[in-house]
Amino acid sequence: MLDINFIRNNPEKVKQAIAHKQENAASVDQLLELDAQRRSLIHTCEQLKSRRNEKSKEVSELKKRGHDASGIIGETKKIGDEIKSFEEKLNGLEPQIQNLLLRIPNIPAADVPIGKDANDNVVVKTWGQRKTFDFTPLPHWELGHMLNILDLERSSKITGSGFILLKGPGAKLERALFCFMLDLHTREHGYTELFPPFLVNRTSMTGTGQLPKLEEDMYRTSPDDLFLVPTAEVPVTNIHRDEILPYKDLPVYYTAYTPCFRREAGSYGKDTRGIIRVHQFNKVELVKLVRPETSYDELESLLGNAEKVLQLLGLEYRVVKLSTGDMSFAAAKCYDIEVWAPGADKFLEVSSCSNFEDFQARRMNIRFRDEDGKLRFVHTLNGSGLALPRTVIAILETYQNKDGSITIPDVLQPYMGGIRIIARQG
RNA sequence: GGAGAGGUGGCUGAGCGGCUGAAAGCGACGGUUUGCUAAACCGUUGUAGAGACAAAAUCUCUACCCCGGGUUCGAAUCCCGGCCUCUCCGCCA
Repeated sequence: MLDINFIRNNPEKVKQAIAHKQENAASVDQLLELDAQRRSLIHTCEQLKSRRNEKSKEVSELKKRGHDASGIIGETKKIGDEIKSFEEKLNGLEPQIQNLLLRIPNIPAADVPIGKDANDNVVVKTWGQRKTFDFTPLPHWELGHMLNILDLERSSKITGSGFILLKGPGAKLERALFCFMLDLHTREHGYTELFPPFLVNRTSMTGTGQLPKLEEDMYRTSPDDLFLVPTAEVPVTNIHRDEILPYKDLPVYYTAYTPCFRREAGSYGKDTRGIIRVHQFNKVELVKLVRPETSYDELESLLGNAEKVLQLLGLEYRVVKLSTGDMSFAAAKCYDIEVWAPGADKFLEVSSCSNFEDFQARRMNIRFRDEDGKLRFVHTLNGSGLALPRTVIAILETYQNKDGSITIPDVLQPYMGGIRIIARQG
């Protein structure tokens, strides 16, 4: 959420941001019009209330001295009725304004490339060497099926398409990966490990910006109106909602493993093969709450923390700076990390590292007291570190051998209980 | 799921229709004293919104004692609904 004051003073900047982000956002003009109405109503209301307070005091004085106050009481009652009618108008207006405000996207940072969509993203880094094979590398869905570690037929039976059943060493690989990632981020990168709830309420979903815009894409439970988390970002960032953090506590670094649930409404028919796009997947998330002055440096180090996972796994990847058109609603700046999948023959997004500046913090009312004792909003950041299925894809496809077996990368071996190679069973 | 108790400022905790933005204590900050530390003493110590000012400083007003409604000239205080916390009982991984 942007500061209404900022919108008032910079309507053109906001409109430009909406255009650059290709957002179907709320109308700035309509918002400002309602905002003006609101302020004028508040003004009248407060003047009336001031009058009422004075009169009430008079009543009190009169009564104390044993005089009759019925005249003033009648008068004051009338003021009260007036106030009520203005307040009703105000109460009608405020949710409308709030709703519009929640539908205005964040402003892209100055160094974000302006563009229409993913085609205008800029590759800022590549890492690792393209693996060469003396045979044709297979896609992960064939490897998984052959090795009997990925059973998509049965998971469809259990739930439906887009859900995964991992078996034996496949399941162990999944567990090894998120354990490895959590250990890396807590031991080497200074993050505090958390294990948050997997269901969150509507307020939390609104705080991080999934609602109201993306309700279609979320799994919602009835009758409790709770949502399955689409990312650990939601429960973790909301930990400090409505809190004032001491200056000395910043920056705060959290990491958490959670499953993530996404309906992927609107992307039917995309990435249908294998486990590139699924409704439930595991992810280790990195979240930071920081001082505003440091947030762009913190974004770079967060990105580095996520990259480290791929470097240690020895997987080729590239870092892409997203253009305005491809960036999410709440982000001011965002890097994607894409890992190379030789079997699928393409780069797959495994992490999205974003700085939201104070956009989420304002929604969630997360503040800190700076050195001068003034209250300010923190800046929030997050990034995957990393999303698991696509990392698994890259591992299977990169480390496949001619006979279809998979060599486990060195850093994962301690987590694999002695398994060095996943080979065909029986 | 059943029964009860309760939610007040950074914290503890009083108030239970007007004199209360809220006692007292603790903490924090500033000062005096002190060779330093401690102690003692004095002072300060909420947030948000609207308006005034070109703007900052500042000033005025309004609101906020979990949230939302109601009663009343007037609500932290009374009534109703919700949320949350705690205790006891039942059930259960």
